[in-house]
Amino acid sequence: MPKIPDATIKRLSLYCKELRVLSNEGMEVVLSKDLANRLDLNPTQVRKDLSYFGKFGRRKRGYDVSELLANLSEILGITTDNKIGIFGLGNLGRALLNFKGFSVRGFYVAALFDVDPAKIGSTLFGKQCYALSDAQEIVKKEGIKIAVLAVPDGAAQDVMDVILGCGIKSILNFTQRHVVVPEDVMIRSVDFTDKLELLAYFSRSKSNGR
Amino acid sequence: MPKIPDATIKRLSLYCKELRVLSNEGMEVVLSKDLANRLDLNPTQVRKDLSYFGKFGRRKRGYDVSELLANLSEILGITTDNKIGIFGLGNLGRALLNFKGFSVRGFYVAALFDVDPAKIGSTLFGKQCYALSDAQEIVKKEGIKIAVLAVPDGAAQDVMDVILGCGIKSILNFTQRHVVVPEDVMIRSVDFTDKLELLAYFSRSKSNGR
DNA sequence: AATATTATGTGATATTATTCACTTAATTAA
DNA sequence: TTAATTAAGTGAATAATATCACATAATATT
Ligand SMILES: NC(=O)c1ccc[n+]([C@@H]2O[C@H](COP(=O)([O-])OP(=O)(O)OC[C@H]3O[C@@H](n4cnc5c(N)ncnc54)[C@H](O)[C@@H]3O)[C@@H](O)[C@H]2O)c1
Ligand SMILES: NC(=O)c1ccc[n+]([C@@H]2O[C@H](COP(=O)([O-])OP(=O)(O)OC[C@H]3O[C@@H](n4cnc5c(N)ncnc54)[C@H](O)[C@@H]3O)[C@@H](O)[C@H]2O)c1
Repeated sequence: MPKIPDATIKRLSLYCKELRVLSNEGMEVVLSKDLANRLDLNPTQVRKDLSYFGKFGRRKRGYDVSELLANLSEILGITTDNKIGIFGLGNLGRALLNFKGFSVRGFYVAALFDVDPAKIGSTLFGKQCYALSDAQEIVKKEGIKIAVLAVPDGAAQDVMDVILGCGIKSILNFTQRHVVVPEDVMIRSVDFTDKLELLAYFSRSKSNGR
Repeated sequence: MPKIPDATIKRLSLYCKELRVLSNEGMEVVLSKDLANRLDLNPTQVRKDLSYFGKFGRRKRGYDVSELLANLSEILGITTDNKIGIFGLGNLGRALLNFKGFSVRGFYVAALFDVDPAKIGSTLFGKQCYALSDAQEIVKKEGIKIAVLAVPDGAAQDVMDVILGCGIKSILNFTQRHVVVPEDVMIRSVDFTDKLELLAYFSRSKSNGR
């Protein structure tokens, strides 16, 4: 099997997202050209990306939207519910809790964790909030595989260590800190400020990108 | 001047972020090797990236943290206050409003825009909220250069058009929709679900990445 | 003061990603 | 039924990015 480029994997979820929109719009078939246009990509890129995983299209016709979406979802592992735990229920954590986009894509918030006594033991938007000390037990019980880190920057590494102690190997980090994790753990950081800086840079240099 | 790689620009804000942490930790000097380690990059990469903009280091000594931070901030255009307007003050918009990370990096939320009559005219966390129809006037008056789009997905393109009508050319998009913009406008989309899907993919394929 | 050491800066090289140019299969029209 | 057309699929070429290997300069050591 030829090694699949990282860049390709990153685009798969982009394709999924657009296919969901197309599906909502009632489109049954899409051409690589159209999909590419909607995402500002090259049509060849779309076809090449897909070709790493199989032949999903029909010549002279295009790709069946729901079929391709199902295939890509399968590839990305978002067919079965992926359970996530949110660590830190401040402004951001609570906004995430309300975010409808998770369930649409097969993610389920299974438990919340915080240090604030006012939150521990209570139910926030229908989800139970636990103390950090209970994390190991709850994570195992609920089968949580992904952690969302939304605690204050200063607590990032400490809470990260608790998460690692639970055996979780996939982390989505919202803090502004770079946290240290072992080799076999995958961490992705979300940082809009980076993007804002980019916007500032480009708006100054009159250059353009995407 | 040799063309600066896009990938390099993207890493500049990463360097800034880590330099701020180092600065807080009281470090005065940092080696390309250490900076690279902390960000899971190759030391040569760090040096090469910086070399596009000048010679900031001292051989046998390393880089002066605050000096390099100042230089990179200058390059990224985050020395002068960049004024941003937030469009959509729901769960996410309000969380962003509370986010301290913006001001740290020279971004200032100058105005808020929504369609909800309950919000229009009121003050949210010290910031004035306006109707969309007032956007053009306020954007001009306040000198807003960057828009944050945090309205429901269905309203994304409509509100985008209002933003474009205000003459704003830099947009940070939080909606799950791909919005269409002219050539000379730069839009960056934030999507954690993409990253979650990646995490799900990698945790399944036992592979690892960053 | 001379020599060894260390870390930056950078041209050359290797790797990775994207696009081109073409082949193939399916469909439509003649 | 045959020819023309269209769009997927893909090896090869090109472009972009990352790494290597080393020259250079600053500091430390003898
Ligand atoms: N608000 C935003 O829009 C936003 C945007 C980007 C990034 N962030 C980042 O997300 C993180 C959280 O931001 P926020 O605005 O939600 O902060 P916040 O202060 O509103 O909330 C932090 C929450 O974490 C809890 N907490 C503190 N220490 C903890 C610990 N050791 N273990 C578990 N929980 C703990 C607190 O009780 C609180 O509920 C920060 O790192 C921030 O930089 C926030
Ligand atoms: N909540 C999250 O953590 C989260 C995370 C990622 C992405 N998002 C995305 O961000 C967007 C907003 O999410 P949310 O949870 O804040 O939604 P929300 O429903 O809580 O808030 C939406 C806000 O936009 C306002 N609004 C509606 N139509 C408008 C219009 N035409 N012009 C201006 N304002 C308008 C509403 O009055 C409301 O204040 C959505 O696209 C969502 O998918 C949210």
